Amino acid sequence: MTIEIEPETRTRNHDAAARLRAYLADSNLELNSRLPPERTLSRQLGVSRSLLRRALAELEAAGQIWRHVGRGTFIGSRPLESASDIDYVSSHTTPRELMEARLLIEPGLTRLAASHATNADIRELEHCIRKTKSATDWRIYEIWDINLHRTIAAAAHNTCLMALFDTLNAVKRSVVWTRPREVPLARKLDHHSFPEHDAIFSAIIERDPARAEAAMRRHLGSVRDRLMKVMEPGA
Amino acid sequence: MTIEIEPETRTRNHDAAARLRAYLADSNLELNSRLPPERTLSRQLGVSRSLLRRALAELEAAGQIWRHVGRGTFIGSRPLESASDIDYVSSHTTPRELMEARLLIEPGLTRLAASHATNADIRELEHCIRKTKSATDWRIYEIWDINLHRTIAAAAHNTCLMALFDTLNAVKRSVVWTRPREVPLARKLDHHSFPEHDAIFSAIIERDPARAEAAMRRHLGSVRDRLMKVMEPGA
DNA sequence: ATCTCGAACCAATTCGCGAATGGTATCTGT
DNA sequence: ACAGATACCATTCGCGAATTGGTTCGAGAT
Repeated sequence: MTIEIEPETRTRNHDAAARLRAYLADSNLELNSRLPPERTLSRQLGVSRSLLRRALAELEAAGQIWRHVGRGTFIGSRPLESASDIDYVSSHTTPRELMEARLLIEPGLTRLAASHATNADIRELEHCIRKTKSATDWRIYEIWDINLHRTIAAAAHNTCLMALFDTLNAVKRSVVWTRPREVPLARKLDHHSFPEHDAIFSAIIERDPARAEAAMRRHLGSVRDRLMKVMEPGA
Repeated sequence: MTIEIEPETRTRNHDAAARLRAYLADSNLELNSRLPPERTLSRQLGVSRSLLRRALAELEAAGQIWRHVGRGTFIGSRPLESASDIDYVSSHTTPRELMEARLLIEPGLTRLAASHATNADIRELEHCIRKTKSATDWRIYEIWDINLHRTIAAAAHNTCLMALFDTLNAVKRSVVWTRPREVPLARKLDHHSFPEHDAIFSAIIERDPARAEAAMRRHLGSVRDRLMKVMEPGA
């Protein structure tokens, strides 16, 4: 009875949430845009800050908005900050997963490289390949092998993909290479890779994207197979 | 002849470089430490700023120091900054490049999802798809569309790839969507995507990696085409 | 008793402005 | 022609004030 004739107090919190939703619907705000500060908004909507905050909390729980002290309240879901935390990712990534990721990224990257590589890129590639072949130390070889793969990625001329590749490389550097038993630390030079690198290189200079992609996929496949043979001799 | 009797003017620049090197040798500065501002240093060494700058330029070319406007001059080699700094990458990535990256990553991710998805993953996917279809506001639609793509990525069950996908998403959120003219801010719902999403979903639940990959590639291709039509109406 | 409102306060963040800094142009004198 | 001095520019840094979400407390209403 009395509940009907007192809309002010009855469902104030529902009312606040409703008004807030109405406001959000009216002002068609883009994703990630900031909405007015709580004090302002509470005045605009004629709702006390307490109730407004309760309504905002609901929306936040529903994942529609996110809030940060000193910054404001924003539309959408909270930007992830631990995603590109290399340490976390590395500690949760197995060599098996890493190779899976490389096999997903690098062949496509090589395809783009074959399309977009400049003459300067190609000179750089040739230099890296020459260095891998003249390396006498395994460590030197690895440095130039990494350089080669990175140069291929750079030749794709896509800033965004380059960033992804660098992230991948960072993970690769710090992944724990758990090995079942003692794997020789002084590994021997990887002669298998020479013809594979050559195949990739020639496909790039001949501007043959499909062949470049296939060559890289074959190369990474054999790298993975050799790696798996060392890591999991049984499997 | 005269050149011999005027040491002040003859090799002033050599002298400046020499004094600078002597200064650096004396004050044993750590790597990455900042040395005094040019104006101060020129007074300390009794060398004009012009010549000091020439000497500094030599050292910079030799990779001994690096300089940055407003920051100072530092010992060592310039720290690389293009590595996975979201802000930097976003400001150097065009929507065109972003779609190229998505087309490279997501189809392969979808292939893996079809192989590795659990029943829980599939329930989550179904939920996302239902939400996109029931969305009345494009903002809500966009949120669930992003959720859908992210759930597909998660279903691949590869921590490393998930990190890459999240990085890609972070770039996507903050890329500048420069549009040639007024693009409708209140975008309309993207009905084209419904059958495409369905095709991806059904390929995943039927554990058909190849078809899942193809469906995602087709989906992203059409998204890119629609985007390009808006961004570059001429091209 | 319970809830709401307003006010005050807290800690994190942003903003604004002046100073500092490397880079560049210009004029002067030799 | 070239060094020196000066002024100016664009970027960055430092610091204090203002802003903003989060929290507490007490008065007042129901």
